[in-house]
Amino acid sequence: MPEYADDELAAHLRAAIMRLRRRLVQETDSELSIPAMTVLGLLHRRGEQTVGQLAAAERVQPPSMTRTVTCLERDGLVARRQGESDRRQVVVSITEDGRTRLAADRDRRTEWLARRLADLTPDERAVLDEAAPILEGLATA
Amino acid sequence: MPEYADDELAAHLRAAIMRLRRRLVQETDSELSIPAMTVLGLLHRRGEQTVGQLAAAERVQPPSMTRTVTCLERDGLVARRQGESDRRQVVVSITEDGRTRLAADRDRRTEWLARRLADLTPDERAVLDEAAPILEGLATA
DNA sequence: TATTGTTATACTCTATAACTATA
DNA sequence: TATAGTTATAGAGTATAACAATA
Repeated sequence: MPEYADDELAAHLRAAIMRLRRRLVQETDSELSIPAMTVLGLLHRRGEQTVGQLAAAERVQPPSMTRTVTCLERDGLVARRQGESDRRQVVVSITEDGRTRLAADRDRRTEWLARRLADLTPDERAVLDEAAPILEGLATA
Repeated sequence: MPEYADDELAAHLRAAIMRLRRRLVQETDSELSIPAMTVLGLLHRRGEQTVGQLAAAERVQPPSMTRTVTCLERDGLVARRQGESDRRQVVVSITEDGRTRLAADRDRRTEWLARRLADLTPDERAVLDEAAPILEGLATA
């Protein structure tokens, strides 16, 4: 039987997301901000992307992405170059330093959550394993 | 078979939480801020609480909760009063206006998510129904 | 003219530090 | 002294508006 009435699932899920997000931010010990880390991850998985593509993928406005990319470039973790076919575009790529930092940081950043997950029962972990791609789908629908 | 390797579940879950939270903030059309709405919900469910209890429940520092409560009081949605046994404490309670606003806002605020949930298959909804309390547990563990 | 990205500016939520008042 | 809450201040992440360069 379902845990919540239909109307309540959305409310409870929303509350859980908000609290868990704050917890993830608080418990994280990393030199990389969350947006920076996320962009590095995107570039690692998808290869080089324009600022516009990155902004769309993360659903932020272009100025927010410009800011994140500027920080990453200053730290030598990504490189900017002018688009070839369309010279208005700015193509962003991850550097070797970026990949190194990504790997190191990914571990630290997910450590708290990974420990919490390890405390769950196998059944609970299985539920979250199924839930993760569904949540991801909700975010990008 | 699991969707993700052990190490990857935490990383994917974290990314999904971050994106979904931003989406929830963006798609929300409401007069109440998210912290304000959450505090009203707490007072509704638990009855009156001290500022310290509210801060602990939401895992924010006392000054952050003071700020939220001050906004809510200015709008007449909660009332403050001095604690009886310990006069350093401030007891916060929800007003009738607060309950009315909470009900109206809860619908608006969860509307986007509720619509998204309605688009899922029954199986997917069932997974999230099981996942919600587990996520809540992670946030407060 | 329309679009890509940047700069300038402001807002929201959060935190830490210092303070007030009670205990 | 120690604790509950507030005030003052700062920082991170986001947005909108105005601008530059290119299509």
